[in-house]
Amino acid sequence: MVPPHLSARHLVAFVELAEARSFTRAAKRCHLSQPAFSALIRGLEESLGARLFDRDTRTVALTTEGALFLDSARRLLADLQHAVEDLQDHVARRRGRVCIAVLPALAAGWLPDVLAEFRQQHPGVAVDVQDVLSEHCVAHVRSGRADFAVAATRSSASDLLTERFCADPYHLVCRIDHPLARVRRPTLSHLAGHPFIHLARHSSVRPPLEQALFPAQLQEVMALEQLATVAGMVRAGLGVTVVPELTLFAFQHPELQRRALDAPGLVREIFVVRRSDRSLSSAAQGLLELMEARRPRPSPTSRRRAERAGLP
Amino acid sequence: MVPPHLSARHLVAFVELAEARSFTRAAKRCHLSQPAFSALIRGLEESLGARLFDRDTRTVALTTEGALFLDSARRLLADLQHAVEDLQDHVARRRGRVCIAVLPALAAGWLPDVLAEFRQQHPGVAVDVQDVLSEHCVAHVRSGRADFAVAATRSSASDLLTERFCADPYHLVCRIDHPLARVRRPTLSHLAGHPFIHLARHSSVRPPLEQALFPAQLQEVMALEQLATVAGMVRAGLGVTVVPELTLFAFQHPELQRRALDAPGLVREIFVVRRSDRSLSSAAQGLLELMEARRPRPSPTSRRRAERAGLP
DNA sequence: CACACTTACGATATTCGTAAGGATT
DNA sequence: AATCCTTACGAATATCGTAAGTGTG
Repeated sequence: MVPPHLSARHLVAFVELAEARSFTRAAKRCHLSQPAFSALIRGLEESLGARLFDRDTRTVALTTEGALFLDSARRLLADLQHAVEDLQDHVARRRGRVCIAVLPALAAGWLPDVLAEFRQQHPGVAVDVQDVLSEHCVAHVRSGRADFAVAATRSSASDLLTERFCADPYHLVCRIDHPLARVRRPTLSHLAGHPFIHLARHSSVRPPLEQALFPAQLQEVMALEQLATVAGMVRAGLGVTVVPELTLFAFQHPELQRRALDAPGLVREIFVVRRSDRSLSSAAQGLLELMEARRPRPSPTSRRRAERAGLP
Repeated sequence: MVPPHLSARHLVAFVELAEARSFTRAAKRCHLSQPAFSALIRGLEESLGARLFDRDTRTVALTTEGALFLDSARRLLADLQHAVEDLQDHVARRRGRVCIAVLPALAAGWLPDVLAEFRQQHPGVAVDVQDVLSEHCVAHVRSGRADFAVAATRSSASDLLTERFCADPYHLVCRIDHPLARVRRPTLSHLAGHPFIHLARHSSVRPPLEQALFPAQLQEVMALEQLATVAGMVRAGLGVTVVPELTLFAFQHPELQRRALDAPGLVREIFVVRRSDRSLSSAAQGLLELMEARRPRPSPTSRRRAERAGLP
């Protein structure tokens, strides 16, 4: 149906010849010898089944049908160029869209600087962020609404690829005038008997805590959805709490004391989750690489304690 | 700028592979061996500078950028196909437009049957007819408003090509009860002394008459623009007239007598006029060929007299 | 005879199909 | 083991540039 042999070169040569009205000049503009150019045009005419030019030995002029095709050829070339440039813009990350799903704590505390850097590098790439709880992050990836997720859920499903991203060690938070505020190196056993403020059960903060705190007799005062609310309750003296380091941005308050917990087993792990059946777009790949380069590092104290625990 | 090597085949192969999601199946649909097809896709990816497919040994899937380009490729192929078909439709005379300029007499008497036949052969080709006087016919061709003209003017200008089309011998027309109606073989000298009705001076009927009638003492009654008016005047007995054979359709009336004039030098010649710097469109070429095949032939009487005059 | 397009022809590149290789289910 | 894509390689095909041919002003 469509002449398979027809190439962009044919169209370019045709337009050049129509404009130059001379095989010699058009051949030069196409960086071809004149006979090669002549053969090119002949090949085009044959594959189209139409004479496009009247060539006298002295003049070259479009036929009526050639003039008709000239418009088409110009339009086709412009469309082709547009399509190719659009594709290359996406590959080069000059344009595009990345959709990611990120835990609210990371989205608020760590992500903004990373995204600022990414947007500076690739101002044409739009970024959609779904700042939702871990399970929802994974659901977004699975349904295709997100290119990848940074979440605390490790999915064992075969349609998803899970890769460890970073560790998020826990910290104690209490009022600065609370008795625990003066403990230099608090452990889980220090928490016994103190009123404790939890995050909601479906938060990814809970599972590691649940496992580690089982032995300690906690006096649970309440469970809340939002970190800011927990911070407010602790500041009001209603209790203490234990939260992962990456949420500490919500507890930056002069009346609050934050200390790394000396509890080697108590770590929330953060994963990157993506679909196993499709590769990342160039822009998504770029964002993921930047995220990995800017991967959050645990505080020096937490790191030292983790190392010490790992040695023996 | 645009990858010159990119051909329609690449786009077809790309779309086929995107749909088949299998190199083997897509290769078959393109009538290629699977390795050749593989190389084709690789070449496309290289010339675009973008990976279009993720190929596992087990699955083939579009990359994000490939999915983007799929829309473009489909659109480009459809546009290309449309452009090529449009061109071929014009070449095959399934579509198009022919603009011709034809002397009013021929346009009314001879042309209709020719055009009816042409329209039956090529119902998709529109025909514009300018039925105007000879000089206007030529002007239309020169300005490009007509593809060619059938007129009585021979142009010597180098931008026009003039080719003899047919001869148009003159006939005497008078009332059936007029004395000349009984003359079997009227000549110019028979006209002397009879009131004569002329066509207007700018009509192409006049110049040959002017030359031939100089010796005869004509009693000119009036000069008119339209053949039908001349016919009316003759029928009313105001005079006789002499007109070319191709205008006789206007004198078909039971009260009018028509006789071929025995005046060998008195002939209006009809020409086909076209531009020398551009070729005819396929449709125009077709119409011209049909016209030449249906070229008007002088009546047997006129022909016999012309032959007899040509022998000695 | 000078200019411009076409044809001829040998050299170089591309593209093809067959056959072998490698990876995954 | 079967399937599917890639690599290897010799053969067929296309394309290129130089040089000669042809027709026109």
